[in-house]
Amino acid sequence: MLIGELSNKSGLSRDTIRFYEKHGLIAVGKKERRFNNYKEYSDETLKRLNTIKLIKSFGFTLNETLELLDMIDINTASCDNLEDKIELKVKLLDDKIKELINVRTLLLNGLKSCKTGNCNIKSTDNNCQIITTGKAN
Amino acid sequence: MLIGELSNKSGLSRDTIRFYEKHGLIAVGKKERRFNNYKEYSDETLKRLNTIKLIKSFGFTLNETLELLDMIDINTASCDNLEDKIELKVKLLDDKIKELINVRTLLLNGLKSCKTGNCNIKSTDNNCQIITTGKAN
DNA sequence: GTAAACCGTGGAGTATAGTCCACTGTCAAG
DNA sequence: CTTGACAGTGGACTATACTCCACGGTTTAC
Repeated sequence: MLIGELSNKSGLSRDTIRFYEKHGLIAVGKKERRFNNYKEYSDETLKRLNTIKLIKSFGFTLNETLELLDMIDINTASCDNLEDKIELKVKLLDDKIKELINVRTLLLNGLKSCKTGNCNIKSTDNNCQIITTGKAN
Repeated sequence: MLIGELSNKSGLSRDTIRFYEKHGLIAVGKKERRFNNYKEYSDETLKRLNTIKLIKSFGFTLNETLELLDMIDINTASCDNLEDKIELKVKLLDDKIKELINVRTLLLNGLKSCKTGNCNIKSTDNNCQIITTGKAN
């Protein structure tokens, strides 16, 4: 199939597909060209694009996705070999989640101080003291 | 003080300070130059850098930080005016946190399927079927 | 008097993941 | 035979937040 069809079937834009090609996530050999130089994509490529979408949905970056694809290609993407990568990813997610929850708490505490009058009470201007001084009064 | 001292006191690199200057987060008037064209930074600027660090630590982007600084400058960064911005930020954080937890669950479920043998049982190769087909067998 | 350490400016590069554009070639319909 | 919808390539641009570099001038120490 040509890139337009592949784009429709995969749900990825032509530009994205070409971007993935440029970065080695998918490949089109020189033999898979029509006489007019149009690229002929196989069902395998469509499958590969779906795999890429799946891996990306797990929060892996394109580089990590490329690594995983390489493992699949050389038939070493076994559960055992994936385990470490997955666990590392989960750890990173845990850290990120903790950090976001922390920031969320800080924001809400600041807002609460504002509302309960701990902010601005002794201020000569209108600005929230928490923002301008870093401290609730 | 010169930029080196400001850098030491603020904990921000010279490049970062200059970057902030370039983007209007801090300003040095033409009068605050020494005869040799070196910039003379005030304690106000140091305070401002600390404010920037504080706002950034709340998860605001530099653009948002710039907005908040502008509000402080025109004396309208009151608690009431900040409330909407803070609540919006908290909502965005909530969404992000939910998404990350969801991805985390997906990853761990995938791994679990692998380990309990739902993956690869009927496979003719070594690759994890969850990754290659998007489904646990 | 010269070398190190500092200051200034402008611009390029980093990572991420595309998106868009210009320019050109090809194919099918009317 | 020309118009529109495709196809190809290379390169620029987006956002974010710096970081680094080149090149030049200044100040300080020995």
